[in-house]
Amino acid sequence: MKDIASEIGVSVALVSYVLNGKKTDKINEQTAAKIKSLAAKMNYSPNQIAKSLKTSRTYTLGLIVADISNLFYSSIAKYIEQEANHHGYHVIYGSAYEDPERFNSILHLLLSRQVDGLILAIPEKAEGCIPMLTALNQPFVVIDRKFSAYPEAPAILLDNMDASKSIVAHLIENGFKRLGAVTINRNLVTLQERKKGYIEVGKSLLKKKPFIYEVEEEHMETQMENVIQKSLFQDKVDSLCFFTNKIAMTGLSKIAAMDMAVPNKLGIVCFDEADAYNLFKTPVTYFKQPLPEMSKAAIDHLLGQIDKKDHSLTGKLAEFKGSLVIQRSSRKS
Amino acid sequence: MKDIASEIGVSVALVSYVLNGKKTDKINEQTAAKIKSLAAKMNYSPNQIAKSLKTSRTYTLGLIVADISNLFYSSIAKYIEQEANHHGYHVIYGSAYEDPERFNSILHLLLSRQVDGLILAIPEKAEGCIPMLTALNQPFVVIDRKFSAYPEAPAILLDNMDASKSIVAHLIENGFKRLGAVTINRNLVTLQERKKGYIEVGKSLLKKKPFIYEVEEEHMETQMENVIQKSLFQDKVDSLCFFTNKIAMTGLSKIAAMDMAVPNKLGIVCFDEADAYNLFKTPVTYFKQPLPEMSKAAIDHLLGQIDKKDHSLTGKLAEFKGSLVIQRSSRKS
DNA sequence: CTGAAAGCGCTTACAG
DNA sequence: CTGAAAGCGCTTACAG
Repeated sequence: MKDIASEIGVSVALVSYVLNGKKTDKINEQTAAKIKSLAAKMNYSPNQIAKSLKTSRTYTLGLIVADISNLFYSSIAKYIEQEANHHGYHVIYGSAYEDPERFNSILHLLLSRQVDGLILAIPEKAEGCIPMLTALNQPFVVIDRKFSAYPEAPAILLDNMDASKSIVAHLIENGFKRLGAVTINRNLVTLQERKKGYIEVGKSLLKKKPFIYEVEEEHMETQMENVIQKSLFQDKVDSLCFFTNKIAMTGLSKIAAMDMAVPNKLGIVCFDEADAYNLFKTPVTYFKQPLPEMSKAAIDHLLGQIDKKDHSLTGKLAEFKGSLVIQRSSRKS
Repeated sequence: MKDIASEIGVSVALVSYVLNGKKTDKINEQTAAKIKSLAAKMNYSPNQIAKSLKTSRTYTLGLIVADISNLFYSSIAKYIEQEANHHGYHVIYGSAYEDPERFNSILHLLLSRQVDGLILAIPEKAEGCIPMLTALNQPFVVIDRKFSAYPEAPAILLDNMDASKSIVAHLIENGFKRLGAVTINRNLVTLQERKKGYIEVGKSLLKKKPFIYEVEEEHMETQMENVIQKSLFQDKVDSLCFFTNKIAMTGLSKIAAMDMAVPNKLGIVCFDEADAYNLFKTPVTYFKQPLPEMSKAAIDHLLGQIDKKDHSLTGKLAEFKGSLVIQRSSRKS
């Protein structure tokens, strides 16, 4: 900028005005044109660091997911990025792998990079960041999680109870009577509600509590093997629901390996969309979260906070209804 | 920082020294202790924006992939992020979707954010960035691509010829005689070499040119249908290789839907690892790229450039050997 | 052992 | 219509 100014013989300030389109009505057109063309010729691009220091706006959003190589989060990341770009923002990602320490370290990094807003999938035991961010007056929105200790925190997530209910209803309609579901060893409210919904509707419609199996994320491969054996041959379930995409991938690969008749011997439903579900011998029914709408809502909410510094917006907890995509794995015929 | 300084009654400079651990030998220990504890109490975290402006180091790397929701790239992103973190760097991502304009826009964004280094999967027609970055003296490394016009650009990629060759050799060993492969309509050198290797070895070992099919990325679903029909019933191939993960997902879902005997009627091999391959009725053989090693090499190379401003490092084109993970889809018995 | 001062590359209220 | 000047929050060579 200094180079441009001295080359043309004007002040740095004037260059700044021209390049930012300010006060255009009061600037000599020819001077402006000269400045613009020189800037283009020099391939000038403003130093955002300096700009941000002055304006304290970085037009960058921070996103912390559980695991970027997990399809659910990489899809969300994609939609969030698109939506953010659309509003002139960019996104920095990080993966916390459900580890509170790792989460906090990324959070501090993003904060020190002065992101304008934060989108967070907060792991268990890291929810302390909620009052902290509120105290700092830092715009943020939680995705895919909620914490009963902080009902006022803005959160965007699936109506998980509703999701489970519609899955169970669908299975029962299709003649399944002994329901099983597989979840993981995390106390996330999201998972608890999927479980609660499953049990509730199962009980009320079948007079029988569904079997719920829990595997540890760290030993999913081996434990899944046992769960499937137990559910099929001991509990004699006639259907299995996998509560996350990752659980589903592990479970389905085991079932694929044992040549089980799906859906006749075993009905299957999964959470979240994945191309992989169509590689399974019978295409798999899944519950689809409306990721584009959820991403849009997250960004809108965040930009609302940023622009208006309007904290009346916080406290809005948005639960989205998803939809069941019915394929052959859960349709007896 | 100002607050800390005035609270304790020292200069801002001193606070800076203490907090950055500079000149520790010459600073009064008690003063230092006071500063540190107050900083901790105030939850002070330095403004990286200001720091970067002064030091012109952001400790941030920029990564542009083709599509972050594509498993291959999200895995690479994960490893790159891990490796970068390990060296005290962080990573900003962007997806260009093979669109040169989108690529350039993200590139400029990252540049204006003053990233210290760049890791780029450059789309076709965007390779002009190579001389531009070189002229700017901007550290960068290309991944998963190379451009014959710029042989001197540092690039990390698979030895694609070698990969194809070992796939073909494996298929022939297992009794397959009429080979087919599916690729997409991109002129990427990477894909061309996979093709070249396939044809070359096919010809030399079988005295017969393999069938190569091309689908357009935008119409993959419908065209794949035709390709598979044609290959099976007209060209009568006895094996099919899918040249990328995305092509594989589409192709496998079609094959899954038509109840084809794999591997007896049709052998299958894919490029790149995916959990999904284990959902297929017979687990799918795939060629695995050594992503952790490649990511490490990319970061090491980049940090080398950044630290030493050592341009003798450029011009190193590293081709990595992958390995074939043999499963039942390509093993007749 | 500590501080005053310049400067990183911008923006913007103010004065002319 | 244009410029001089202050300042964003840091760092660091220099002087004391």
